[in-house]
Amino acid sequence: MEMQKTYDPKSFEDRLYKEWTEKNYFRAEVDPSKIPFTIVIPPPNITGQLHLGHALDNTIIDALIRFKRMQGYSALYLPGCDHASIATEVKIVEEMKREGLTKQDVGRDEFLRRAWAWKDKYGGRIVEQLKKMGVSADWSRLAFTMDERCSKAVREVFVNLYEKGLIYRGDRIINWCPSCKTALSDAEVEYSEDASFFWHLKYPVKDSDEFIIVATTRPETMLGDTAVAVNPKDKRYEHMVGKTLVLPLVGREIPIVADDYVDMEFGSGAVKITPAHDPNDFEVGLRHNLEVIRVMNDDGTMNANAGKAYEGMDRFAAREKIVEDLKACGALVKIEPHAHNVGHCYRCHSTVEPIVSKQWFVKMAPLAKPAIDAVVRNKIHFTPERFSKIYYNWMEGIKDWCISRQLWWGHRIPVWYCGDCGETIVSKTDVDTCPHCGGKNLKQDEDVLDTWFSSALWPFSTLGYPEKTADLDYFYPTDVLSCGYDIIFFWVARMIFSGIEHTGKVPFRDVLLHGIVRDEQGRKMSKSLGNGIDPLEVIDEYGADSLRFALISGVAPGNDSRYSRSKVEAMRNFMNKIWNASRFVIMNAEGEEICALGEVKLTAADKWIVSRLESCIKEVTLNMGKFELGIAAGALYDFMWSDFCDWYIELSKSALYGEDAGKKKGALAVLCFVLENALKLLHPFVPFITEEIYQNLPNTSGSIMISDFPRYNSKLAYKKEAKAFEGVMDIIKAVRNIKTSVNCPPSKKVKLFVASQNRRLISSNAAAIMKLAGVSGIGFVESAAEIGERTASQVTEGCTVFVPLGELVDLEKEKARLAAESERIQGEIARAEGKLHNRGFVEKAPKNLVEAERAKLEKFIEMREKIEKQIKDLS
RNA sequence: GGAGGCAUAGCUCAGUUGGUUAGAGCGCUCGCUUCACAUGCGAGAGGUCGUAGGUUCGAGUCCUACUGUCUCUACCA
Repeated sequence: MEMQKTYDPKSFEDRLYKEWTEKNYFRAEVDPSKIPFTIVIPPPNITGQLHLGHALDNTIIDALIRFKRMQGYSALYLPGCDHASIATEVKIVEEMKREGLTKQDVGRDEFLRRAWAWKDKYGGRIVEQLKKMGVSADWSRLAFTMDERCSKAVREVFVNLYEKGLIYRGDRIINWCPSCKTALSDAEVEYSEDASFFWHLKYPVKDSDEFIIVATTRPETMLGDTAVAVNPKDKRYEHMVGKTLVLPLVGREIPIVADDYVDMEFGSGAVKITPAHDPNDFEVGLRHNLEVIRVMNDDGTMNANAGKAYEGMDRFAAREKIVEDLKACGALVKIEPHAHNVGHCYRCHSTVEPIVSKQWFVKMAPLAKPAIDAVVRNKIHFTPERFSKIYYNWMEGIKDWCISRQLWWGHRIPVWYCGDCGETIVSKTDVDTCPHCGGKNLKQDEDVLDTWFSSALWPFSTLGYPEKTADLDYFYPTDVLSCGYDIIFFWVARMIFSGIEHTGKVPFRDVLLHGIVRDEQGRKMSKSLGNGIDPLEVIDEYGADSLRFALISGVAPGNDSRYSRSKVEAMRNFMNKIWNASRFVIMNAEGEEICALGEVKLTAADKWIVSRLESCIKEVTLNMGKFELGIAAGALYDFMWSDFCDWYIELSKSALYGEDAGKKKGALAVLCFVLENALKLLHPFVPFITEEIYQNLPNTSGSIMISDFPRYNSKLAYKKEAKAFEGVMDIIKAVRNIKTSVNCPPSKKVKLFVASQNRRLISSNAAAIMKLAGVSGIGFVESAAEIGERTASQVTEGCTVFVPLGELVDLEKEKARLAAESERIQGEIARAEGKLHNRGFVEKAPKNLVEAERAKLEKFIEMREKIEKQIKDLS
């Protein structure tokens, strides 16, 4: 077939994806004759479309999956989406707002109908985007956190945890978002520093002239104060403990209590205690049996407990009014500027209010312990290793997990309350009769579960848990979990303890973390900055392979990277390079018989490129195994561009266009062999272009994606031969170098003379030298004197090359060039001598290194002598 | 407050258990209509590897301190 001159991904990417799908290549079968290899997708939220972070996720995972599939594993990439409870609900509320509707207007059923419609629309879009990326996911197993299977797992887990006493319901301080009107987990709160104030307040002691000064950053909460605490060791307040204070504005009498929580050094050493609105105060309240008075409604306005003067006011308006009123009654001592970290909702960014509320919690301590152990005992390994420390840090200090959300979109909590007898029924299946009193007056808990509750089960819920399915048995535990380090706590940690608790096995063996893809200036991509990049637009312009290779190359695990257009462009150029190299091979192979490598006689150049290929196979395989995809990709880039294109293809031309039929046959065999293998090595990274070319190669059949990944073959390593051939390459480089230095155009043919011990190697590669260096003929000499013409010369490791250029050679410039070279060599000699004169080095360093150093020294000394001779000959 | 990352060429970054002459892309300079590719070819310039110590025969790589920078985490009223 005729290949286009330039790489045009649009002409084949969609077609090939369709072909792969139709042939069912992505489907992973439960096949006892194969070893399973499983990765579950970090399920994208159905809130919108994919961004570059997803593109990176999926490139890494798809590369690993394709690599393993080619290596003969039953490789499963399990795709799916996350319902993203709060994030999606926020979106739908926004959408309804544009129609002038609220949740309450439409009711729960209609709201959920809209949510499912949203899911169908955006979930479908995400799948299409993943396909554009070339992801080889098993779409027959496409999952959704709220589908029947995952929902069943959620109920199973909830009930089991409840029965084990690991889920409880209680009044605790939680993070409340007054805008989303729901509780949030600790992980869902983002802190940022806001400029604020410390308000110092004076609370008078009852029936006395004494008073206590307390400071607060949230003055409106003083309406709910039920005590003031001091440190029991604090001499200043010793006499006041047990006395009563009169709360300004409110008039409530509150006790002074002693509690270790109070830091004597900080502020006045006295703390106002508001158990309903502060987590620490809540604990103090429990210890001292204090009343819990909530002064705020769920929407952030003040409630009746706040008193008539403030009831109904927004929390921030109330704050201003209260400060004014305190000032008026003389209770405000001073206002001090204070930079304060304020919590914000991670979805809507409203200021979060710590509020006491009745919520469902998961008891974390018993779950955290085995989850820590699993990593300590290396049942799960983090790459990079350092993230295990971050994981420990979080797991060890973990608090109970608030899992109930006052939302509608999500897994409704499987708990029913009997209106007749008050019984609480926790059940895996829907309940309509009270098992205690037989009454029918049952009401299901209104709340839904934290979205991460279901994602925590993802590696096994998607495989069929709690049923004992063949999939679960075969593909679980999964092998690698790859995602950004920003969701270690939200997701990775929770999957680990959930997997261990519910399946008795770790959910995966390796955690591969990648960094954040930032913009060109190193900023995080965000909607507010408008600096987000749509992967689809990049694919449209440059092709999926270019994007994939750009995302993966030059990036180390766990490190942030920057997206830049110029990088994608560079990789598109690389794709074009691959394309054209292949075009060259295919064009030359047209109508020719392609022999297997074993059927032809290999030249030195042939052995060299085969040798380079073998080391590339070794390096790629090794680094894929270590998750060093960036290094593997780099090795391929260099091999393909520098070794194969710049050198071997050029070398092959003299054989291809020459008269010797045997040599031509040999070159064709090698070209096809090397290209085929290189394409296979590249395929996990750039699936489309490699498939398109592979199917057009004369020596292949079928699809590259189900072909065998190349294996290192020591018989083809040709180490000695390759090394020897590099001597020929050095000669070519030397001639080019000389030509450039005397401003001789590359195309102008020159005569070449060589002084060398290895004339056979040079004469057998004469054609290559003449072609690549632009040489008209090669002669052998012992010294420059024999040439009888002015020459420019260069010394290589094995020989000296002379190029007679007559008047073109500027004697002074040539001398200077040789002197500079001599100086460089002299530096090397000094370095090597220094090492070898060091007794410690000679005695302690590995023998091979010492030997290598000796050989180097010898070589450099020889080179120096030759250069000096050249300099002498010139003068 | 606690923890971690990063600091290597003008820019963006690699550098895998310490061991060739520290690499790449982009940019820059010079030269090329060489029969796959100008999305290209050839030849170059450019780095005291943040600072100061230490370990070692040997440090970009390991240790300590410092400086700068980014991030996570906690949330002291």
